[in-house]
Amino acid sequence: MSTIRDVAKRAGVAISTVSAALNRSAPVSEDVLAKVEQAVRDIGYIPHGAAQSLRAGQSRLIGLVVPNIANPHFAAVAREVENVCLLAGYTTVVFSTGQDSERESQVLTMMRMQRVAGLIVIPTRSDAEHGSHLVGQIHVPTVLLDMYVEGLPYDVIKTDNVEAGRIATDYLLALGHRRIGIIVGIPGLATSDDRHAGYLKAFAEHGITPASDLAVAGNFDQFEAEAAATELLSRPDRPTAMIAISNMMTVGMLFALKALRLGIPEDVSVVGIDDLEFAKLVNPPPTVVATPILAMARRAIELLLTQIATKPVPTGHREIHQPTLIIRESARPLN
Amino acid sequence: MSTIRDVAKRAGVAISTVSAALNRSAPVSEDVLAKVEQAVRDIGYIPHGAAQSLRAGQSRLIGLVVPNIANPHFAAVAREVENVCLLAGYTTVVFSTGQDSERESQVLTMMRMQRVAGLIVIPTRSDAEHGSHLVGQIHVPTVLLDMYVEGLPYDVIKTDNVEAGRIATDYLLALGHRRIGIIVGIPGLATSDDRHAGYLKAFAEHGITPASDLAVAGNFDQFEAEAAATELLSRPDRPTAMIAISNMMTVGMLFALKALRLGIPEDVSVVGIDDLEFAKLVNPPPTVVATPILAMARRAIELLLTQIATKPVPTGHREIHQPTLIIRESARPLN
DNA sequence: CGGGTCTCTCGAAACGTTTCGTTCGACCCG
DNA sequence: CGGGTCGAACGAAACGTTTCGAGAGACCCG
Repeated sequence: MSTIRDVAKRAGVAISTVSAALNRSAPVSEDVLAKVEQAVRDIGYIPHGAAQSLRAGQSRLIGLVVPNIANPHFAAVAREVENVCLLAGYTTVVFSTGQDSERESQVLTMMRMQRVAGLIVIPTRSDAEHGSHLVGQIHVPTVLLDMYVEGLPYDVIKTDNVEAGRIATDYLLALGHRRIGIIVGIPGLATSDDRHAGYLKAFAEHGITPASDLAVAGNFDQFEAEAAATELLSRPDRPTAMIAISNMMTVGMLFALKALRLGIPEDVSVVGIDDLEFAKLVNPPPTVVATPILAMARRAIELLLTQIATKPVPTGHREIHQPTLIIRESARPLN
Repeated sequence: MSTIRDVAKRAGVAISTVSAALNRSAPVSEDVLAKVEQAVRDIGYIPHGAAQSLRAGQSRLIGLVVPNIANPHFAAVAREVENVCLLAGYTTVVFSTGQDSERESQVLTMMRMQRVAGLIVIPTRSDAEHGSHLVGQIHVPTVLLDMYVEGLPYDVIKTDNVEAGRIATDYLLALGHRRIGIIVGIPGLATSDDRHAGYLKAFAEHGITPASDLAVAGNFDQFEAEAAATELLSRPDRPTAMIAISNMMTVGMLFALKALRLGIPEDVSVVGIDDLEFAKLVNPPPTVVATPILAMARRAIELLLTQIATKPVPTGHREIHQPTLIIRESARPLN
């Protein structure tokens, strides 16, 4: 592999001149520029990223930390981030935490080792303790996506999760449902708690208090959600409607209903939170509360890049996007 | 950020001793080791990846180049690769080519700049010209996934694509179908051509030659496939059965049928190639020829890591995995 | 014609590692 | 007691950049 020294030799100029020419970081005469560019082409020179990073003190790497890259929701984020990064000359490095805060630590260590220029993180937990733990680990420009962690100085891009839960629940309440089961994610996690809070808020607005045993935990996992839904739907006083607060848990819930041979929406009305990619192929197409994930991802990476460019104090900028109800065919009025 | 020099100072030893202790690359006495480890913990030292890369001549980065990370098929690959990489102390960098060979070049340049230790690539094209172009760009251990490119020295892990096409087609032929439409991907691309060849082979085995206008191109894209399928299904002599040779094109085809209000399988029988993630939720659940993508991804990364470890001559090792027919409910006997 | 300014080019230092040859001391054995 | 061996620690060089101060001409103006 050729180095800048080879380019310099071939162009007949000094190394520093080549650097100046390539980076336009100092004035260089026309013909020297031409000679350098020719030499670069001749020997196929490609700068050594690691050397640049070493010298610069930071790399042109952007780290993306998501719960699970195989989840279409997060894969979409990755695609968006990657796209913008490429345009800006950054390279994306991706890691999944598997919702495991120990693995999250491990992953962040890798990111630190790479001296990433910035980080987009969807955290695994949202309590203050975990927050301070994160702050101890992250010293680069960072944007938190989807999830608010208490007392962190980073920018946050998120959905109004309370509203998402409220909208879903209100829709079912308006249809006359009262026994509405909800599959929450991981108690203590803001995304889960907020959406659950929205559920309770909608009930409160209708002057009702739902039975607390209508909420079961699905751990943001398809199969755990399926098990939880199965249990809930097997009770003698089965709910007339169900909400699942994440895409994978919605899938699990749908499988549970299918296995129990319960008709949607004849036997049970159903609303999911987060849209499903191929929702319209599902039978029946599920009504969901969708979050503008692509727009959020784009904002996150934009914000991150400007933050990197301007080296500001952490702003703690918070941006909250509104969810929207997409009515399809999985819910109907009670009787 | 602290350096190895700080660790050395705090532990009261030489820099080289710290390095030896941390990497176990030379004998170090018990108490020095303890002192070093304590110092590392005290100041929270994390090695500078770029410096290591510079010194070592290669990074601990593995590059993954896929058509589109947002496609669940490739996202699954990414998850698998990332997982194994983390265990082995490598970091994954991901890029999508968008099936665009110019963007592929751009992406490979980024990878080269990062001096990745190895590369897993799903190429955008498979002709020899493109092959030599690739070879000019790639000088690191590489495993080609899913796609064979003519005359390349890299290891290849792929599916028996001819067989995949043949199985799908044979299944429909056995059900009595004769007018079988096929949505191919990008003509000239091996994955597409091979699967199409399997289609023709199945017909040949039955002693039939299908009309050539039964094959339409969907460019591996959901929406183009939908358009192509719509056109094909709107003809007066509409096919009685359809095959789509990739997951996204299968989705597009299903949407086309839905929009045309054609019943599956009453009006048209359907088989896809590549399994759909939530296939069982789709109505009706589609019969598909599945490829063992996870196993292939795991083999690819394993192969790559051993190749990196042993610095061998390129073996040109080729590994072909067999597809399997998963019969669900989207096809039925003709009449 | 001399001094000052401006433009372009150059050389050297520094970024944080690992490696390799050297040194130092302890220990063993003749 | 002295020479040899061995283990452990050390120092310096090198990896490929960028940056910064300095030098060298060219040019202008008084």
